[in-house]
Amino acid sequence: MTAFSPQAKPSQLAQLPQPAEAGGANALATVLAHAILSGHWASGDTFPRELDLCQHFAVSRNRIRNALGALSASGLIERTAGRGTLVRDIAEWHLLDPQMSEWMAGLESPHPQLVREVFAFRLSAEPFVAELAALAATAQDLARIETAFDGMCASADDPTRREEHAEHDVAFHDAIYRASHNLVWRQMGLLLRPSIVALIQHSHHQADSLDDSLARHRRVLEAIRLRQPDAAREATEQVLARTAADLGVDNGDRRLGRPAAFSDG
Amino acid sequence: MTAFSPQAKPSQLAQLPQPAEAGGANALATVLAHAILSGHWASGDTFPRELDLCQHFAVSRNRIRNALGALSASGLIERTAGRGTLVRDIAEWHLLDPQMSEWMAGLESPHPQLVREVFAFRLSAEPFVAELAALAATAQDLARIETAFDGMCASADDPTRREEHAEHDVAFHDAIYRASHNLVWRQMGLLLRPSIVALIQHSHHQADSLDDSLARHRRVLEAIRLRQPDAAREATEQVLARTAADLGVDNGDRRLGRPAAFSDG
DNA sequence: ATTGCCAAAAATGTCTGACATTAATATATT
DNA sequence: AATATATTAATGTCAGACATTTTTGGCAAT
Repeated sequence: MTAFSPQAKPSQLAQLPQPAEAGGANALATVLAHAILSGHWASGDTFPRELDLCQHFAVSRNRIRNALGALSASGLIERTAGRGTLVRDIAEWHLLDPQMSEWMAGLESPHPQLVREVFAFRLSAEPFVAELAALAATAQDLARIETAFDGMCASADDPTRREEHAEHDVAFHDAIYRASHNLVWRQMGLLLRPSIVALIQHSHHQADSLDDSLARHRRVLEAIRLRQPDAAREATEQVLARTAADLGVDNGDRRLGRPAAFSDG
Repeated sequence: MTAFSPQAKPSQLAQLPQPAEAGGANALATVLAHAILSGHWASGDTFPRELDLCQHFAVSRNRIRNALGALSASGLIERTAGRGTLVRDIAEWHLLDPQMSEWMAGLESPHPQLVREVFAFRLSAEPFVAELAALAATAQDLARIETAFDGMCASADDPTRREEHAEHDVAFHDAIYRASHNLVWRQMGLLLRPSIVALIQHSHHQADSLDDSLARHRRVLEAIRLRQPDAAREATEQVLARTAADLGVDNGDRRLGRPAAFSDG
């Protein structure tokens, strides 16, 4: 597990794709983050040196350092002068950093453990958040939830509008986190984008499955409108149960199944 | 609320203290973050320009840009070429970023709304996490919790060891988040450091108060050991109720009191 | 042979100065 | 007066040198 290959294999660097032309805010960081999130480096491996990255991407050291700084801020890597750059263990990653959510959502084949962990979290937390929302939602919150729901309905029939449907789905759940009227819970709403996107990519919705999903979402909306916390919790559990089924996650226990063993310092 | 003073007043810059000599990883960023967290700038205000900061701190533009990059990554500011640097609204801050927790914990007089929000979150979430811990805790987790508890007991009598006591207190609750065996919940354990530190600084523990607090913590520990989720939840509610009392937060509702109005786009 | 010290190498961190790019503003032109 | 254009002011990027830290290797002393 320790330094059998102290230097990163150059092949790993060569495999990195060039960032897209019109890549967002920091396309370089996105490419590097995706590589780490996909598991191209094991925890403890040394990351390529700045100068090698400069050469590979044909950019200045400055931009490389910016990108590496972003990775470092999200806990993906650890840099120390003189030693180099190490890839950190998944347990050290800042999963709650919005930047991380963005990177995860843009990933074609997300880290399987990560999807499980995030979904396990939703499974345990979101029914509770729905309770809070039912207690605290204002008319404005309700309007937001309803708008998202209408969007889901409108884009449900057309199979070519799956991405749009996913966006409304994210907006629906995010609006619920937001309706909890607590800044911390609200931040957590950003977490669910990756898990919903993964759902869309993996499961091919059948028509009846979609109808059922919409019906369950509607029940959540109604419960929150009527200020019925218990009903909101139960309805949310139903929504997540269907999502779990679609994702192929076995929902053993009522909420958080006994966790699979994972690296634990 | 808009650009009445489009340029930041120079006085605000002049008030910034010089970073400590042996300041941690990025002392500059810490100074600037503390200034924002303390509310020296309203949301939407323009932050000092890079060159002014260079002059004030007598460092190169490079380091200033590094510090500003850190603030930007945490959502405290927003930078756009040509326009300048704007201070973002508190609702945009990445409260779950570990970096933010560190900054908040180091703050002498933390943002009052922030303390309330974080504590409201704990009040709603932590009993639930204790349930999860009771279901999933391993022997190792239990050892960690117990070690922290012993440390709290050992440093309870001596009023000169308040900081040490606070550290064990943080470790106790963090160990519980960790025992949930979910990476997301575990990350959230980092959130409580600021709220506990604030508690230590504000409330002057009396002896009987401390004994009572320890007894409540012990009940949590025992419930988790015996795998009694309901008891763990109740015991944690008791711990937090005492903390709420010590902090002077009114714990109106059972968990999340109806929130005070706050800026909500 | 093991230990201790010292010098070289290798990596990241910092400084400096110039230029590029973007956004707002002022100025000219129709 | 409205539009187009130049100016300005800010952040973003490049390039090269130097500083600092960590590791590594060699050499000497025990």
